[in-house]
Amino acid sequence: MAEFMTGLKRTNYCGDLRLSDAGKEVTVCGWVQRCRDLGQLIFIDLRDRTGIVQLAFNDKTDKEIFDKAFSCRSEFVLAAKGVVCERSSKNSEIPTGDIEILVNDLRVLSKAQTPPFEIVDETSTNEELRLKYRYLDLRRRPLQNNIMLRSKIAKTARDYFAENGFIEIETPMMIKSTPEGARDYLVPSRIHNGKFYALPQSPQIYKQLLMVSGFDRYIQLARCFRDEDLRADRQPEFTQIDMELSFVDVEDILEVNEGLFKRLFKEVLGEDLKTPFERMTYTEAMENYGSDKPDIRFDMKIQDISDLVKDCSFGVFTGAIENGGSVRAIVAKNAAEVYTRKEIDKLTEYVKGIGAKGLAYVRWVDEPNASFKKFMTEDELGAIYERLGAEKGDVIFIVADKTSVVLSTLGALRLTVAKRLDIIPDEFKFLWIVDFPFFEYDDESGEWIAMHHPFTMPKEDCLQYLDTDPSKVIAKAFDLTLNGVELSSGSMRITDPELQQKMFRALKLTDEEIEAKFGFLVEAYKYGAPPHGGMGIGLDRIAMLLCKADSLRDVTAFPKVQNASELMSSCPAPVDKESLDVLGIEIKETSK
RNA sequence: GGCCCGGUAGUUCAGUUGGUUAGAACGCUAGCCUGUCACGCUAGAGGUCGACGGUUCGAACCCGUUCCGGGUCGCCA
Repeated sequence: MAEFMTGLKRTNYCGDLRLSDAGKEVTVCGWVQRCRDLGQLIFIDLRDRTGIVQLAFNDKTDKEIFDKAFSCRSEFVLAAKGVVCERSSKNSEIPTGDIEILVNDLRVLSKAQTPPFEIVDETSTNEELRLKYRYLDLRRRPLQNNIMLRSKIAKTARDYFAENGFIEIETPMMIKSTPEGARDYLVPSRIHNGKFYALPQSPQIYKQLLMVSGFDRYIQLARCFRDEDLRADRQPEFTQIDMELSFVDVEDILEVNEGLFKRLFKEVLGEDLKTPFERMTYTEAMENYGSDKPDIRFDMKIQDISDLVKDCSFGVFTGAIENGGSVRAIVAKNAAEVYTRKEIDKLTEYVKGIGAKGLAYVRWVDEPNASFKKFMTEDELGAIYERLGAEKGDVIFIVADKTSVVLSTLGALRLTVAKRLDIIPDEFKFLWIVDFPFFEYDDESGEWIAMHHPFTMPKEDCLQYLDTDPSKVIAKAFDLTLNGVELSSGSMRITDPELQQKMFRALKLTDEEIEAKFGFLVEAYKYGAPPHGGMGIGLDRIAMLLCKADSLRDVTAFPKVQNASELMSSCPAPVDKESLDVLGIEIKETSK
């Protein structure tokens, strides 16, 4: 039978006790980390979320309490009252190592089965098992620290925005499905048979309406949902620090958010963050880094060598150029030893897997050895090395193809190579990506489609191109990236109903579609709307980066795995026929 | 949906060319031990080799299918 806390009340957390507490009578509560039974002497390490304190039981301990201590096992839950004493032999490894508690009252509040894995800081237990017993994994200090750090980020963000005049407003979780972009999670309605709510992918439309209502500055820590495939940095449900401001332009939004990150770094990490952040246009980012979220902690920029090879006899290069593509390269400094022929072959396989047709290279050990040297003159080769600034010890990687493929391939290769060479410094590099194009060309349909949601404001001086040359239209849209991770996305919104109509037409939406999807929003903007814009910042991703974690799972209390299920509760799960009948839903078996 | 990686005691792993009773460490159980702190010493228990099928005299090992987990591409306005 478990015992009760009757007559005891916790006075201190385990990890807080120090030598200055010596002589005090305290009561601590927690889980048994480890027992050390030396015969006539027993030590128990008691753990709570603040740390560990040693309980001591010796010949002066009451026999009954000593026997109780003897029966304790790992993960039992105890309450212990006793006197804080200076240790005869101290442990410099832990903050409470100078003291121990000589116990005079002990309650076993709960016994515990042997856990399926040991609750220790450093574990090699595979994640699948830990996720199945997530409540045990969450006892481990690294995860507890991550979750507490995340809480501090959320609290700091709330404080910061409140102090800057923002109003926290909750928007609905059950909303109308607008099947644009990501897939919605649908919620069937019992009252309206055959109709569905959707869970929000973001509070986008509602926060814009709040601006129309005059709330002026809005903030919400908003739960968002997307029914898409997962990644290490992508969960189907996530939290956004969502904000919107009125009577502002792009600069004001960037500034207020730089202030947020400055504050976060100060309060959460105790670091001074330099603002303003660097900025780069979308075009620069793509040209130099092959990515709209470049990691600028290291250089290795992509360089165009099309003009140097356009007349060579290597068909792969000239063919790409003739088809309107290009030939571009990155130089991996001092990589010739790491990238042996065999390693380069592996990279070739890798780039084929992401869309490139192949990988040309120059491996410069003693002499530059180009995979394509028989197609080129010495002069042509020399010009390439000079342009790229390549030297002995370097490896050059070259891709020739459609320019979009060249850039995305070299962008991915740049990251892979840098990680392999271990040349990425351990620091935080924020970067604003600005001047996104409004449209992107879709190869499949052969049409220009919106790169952002259809309420994004184009730059004033590009409005003339809306009907004539979509490729020239720049959006008032911006992303914030940190170390190659997209942290947030934002834009100014269209408030002019006429312009909005024009945008919808440019996107080839019919009047019926507009009315069905966004009718209420279009209507709202007819009643007087302030200029406004805002952004949503991925709270989970910030937490991941500040914790230096590799996956969102490490900063989410109860995460989903790659197939979007949750291993602990086995969700999603089937429901019984009655529940479906009430909703008028019948399950159609899909073939696998 | 494509590609790559993984699955052997509770846990982390080893397991030779397919060959007798599948091993180690940690954990667990019991005993001894008065200053440990990853305590130490002694003994013990513990296995559907992810699942199914095939090849073989014989399969943890070879082949096929499948399930589960991870990474990634597609996807994520």
